[in-house]
Amino acid sequence: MPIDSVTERMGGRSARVREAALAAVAALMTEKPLDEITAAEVAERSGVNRSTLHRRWGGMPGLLADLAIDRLNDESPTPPDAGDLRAELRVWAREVIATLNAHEPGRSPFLSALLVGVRSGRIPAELWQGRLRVLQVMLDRAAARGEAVLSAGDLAEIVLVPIYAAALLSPDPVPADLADRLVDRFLTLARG
Amino acid sequence: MPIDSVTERMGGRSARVREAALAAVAALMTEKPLDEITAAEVAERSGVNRSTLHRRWGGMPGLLADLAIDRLNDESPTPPDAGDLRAELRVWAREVIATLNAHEPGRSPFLSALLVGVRSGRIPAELWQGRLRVLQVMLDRAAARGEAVLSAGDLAEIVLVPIYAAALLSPDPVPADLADRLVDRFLTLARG
DNA sequence: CTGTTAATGCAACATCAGATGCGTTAGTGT
DNA sequence: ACACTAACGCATCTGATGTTGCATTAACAG
Repeated sequence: MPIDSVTERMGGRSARVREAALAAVAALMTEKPLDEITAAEVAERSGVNRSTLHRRWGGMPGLLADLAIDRLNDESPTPPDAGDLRAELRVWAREVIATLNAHEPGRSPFLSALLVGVRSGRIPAELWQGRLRVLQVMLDRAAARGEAVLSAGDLAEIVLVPIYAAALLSPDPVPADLADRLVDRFLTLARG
Repeated sequence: MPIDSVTERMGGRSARVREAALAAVAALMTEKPLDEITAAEVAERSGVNRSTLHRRWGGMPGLLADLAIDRLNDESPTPPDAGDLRAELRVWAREVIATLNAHEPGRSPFLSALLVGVRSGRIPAELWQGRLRVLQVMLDRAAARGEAVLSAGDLAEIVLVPIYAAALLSPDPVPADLADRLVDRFLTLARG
C-alpha cells in the first residue's frame, strides 16, 4: 500500500494515468459528496482500469490523499503583499474561508480529502510543512519590516486551525469576520 | 437514514439492542483500528442482527456517530476544581492530551468516531455545545473569583481545537507541554 | 389481559471493495 | 534500435456493504 503513488517509472504512461485518475476524482467531487464516489466511476470516467486504481492507490482514501497532496499547493490562496501584516493576513484568511464556503458546509473537497487522507495515514508531514512555508513568506516580509515575532506554526495554530475546525464542526458557512477576529488575536499575541 | 438511532418504542428491547450494539463497537475499537471493524463483527459480538444495525444506524458511520454522542460526555475529563484557573485549565488540558495519547497516534477512538460522524453529517451541534458547557463550569468559577473574561467558545478555539489538530496532523503523540503553552496563551489573551 | 404494530430476526439479493493471476503495453537503460 | 521489465488492462474471485420481503417477537395503549 503506497503512501503516495510512487512508482519506479514515473514518466510517460504512468504520469498520464495518474493525471487522468486525479482529474476524474476532482471532477466527480464537484458533482457529488465525496463518499458516494466509487472506484468504478473513477475508472470509467478516467479510462484507467479499476484494478490499476487499487494497485497504485489502494482505494479511494489513497486516491483522495494523493489528490489533496497534488492540488493543495496550487489551489491554496497565495499570500498577498500589502506592506502591512494585518492587512495581508486578513486578506489571506478571508480567502481561506471563501474557499471553504465555496461548497456546502462540511463538504469542502479539499478538507474532506485531507481528513480522509490523514485518517488513513497516507498524508505525509510534508504536506502540512508546505502550507507552513507559504505562511512563512508573509511572516518573513513582516519581520524584515520589524513587525512580527511569532512563527508560522503559531499562525497556523491560532488562525488556520480554528478556521478549519469551524468549517468542520458547524453546519453553517464559516463567518467571514472570523478571519479578522483570529488575525487580530494573532497580532495581539505577537505584540507580547 | 436516522441521524440518531431514534425509534418510537425506545424502552425495553430497543434500548437493550442499542446498548449491546454500542458496547460491541466500543469493545472492538480497543482491539483494532476503526476502519477494520465490520458490521458483521458487531452483529456477531452483540447478538444484534446485521440487518437491524443497517436499519437503525444505516451502517458503521452512523453507529460510530451514535457511540460518540452517547459516550463522549461520560468519558470526557471532568474539569478539576483547584481555586486557580491556570492550574485547573492545565490539569484539564493535560488530561485531554493523555486521553488522546492513550492510543496509537491518529487512532484515538473518540476522535476517529467524531470525525467519521461529522463527515457523514450525523453529529448534531448539540454534542459540541455539550462539551462547551463543561468548560463553562471552570470559567464560571473563575469569573466568580474575578479571574477570567473569555468565553467557553474562545477556550475551545484556543486550547481544545489545537490539541485535536495536533493529534490529527502529527504522527507523534501530542506533547504534554502543549497543554501549558495553550493555556498560557489563553490566559494572556484573557488578561487583555 | 388483550390487540395492535413497531422493531427485530431471518434469508436472499445486488453492489462495491479489494486482491490476484496472467497476458499486453510501453518506459528506460544499454 | 533492442532487450528488459515495470506498469497497465482484463477477467475473476472473495468478502463486506446495503437493501428488501416476510415471519416473529415484544413494547405499549386501551
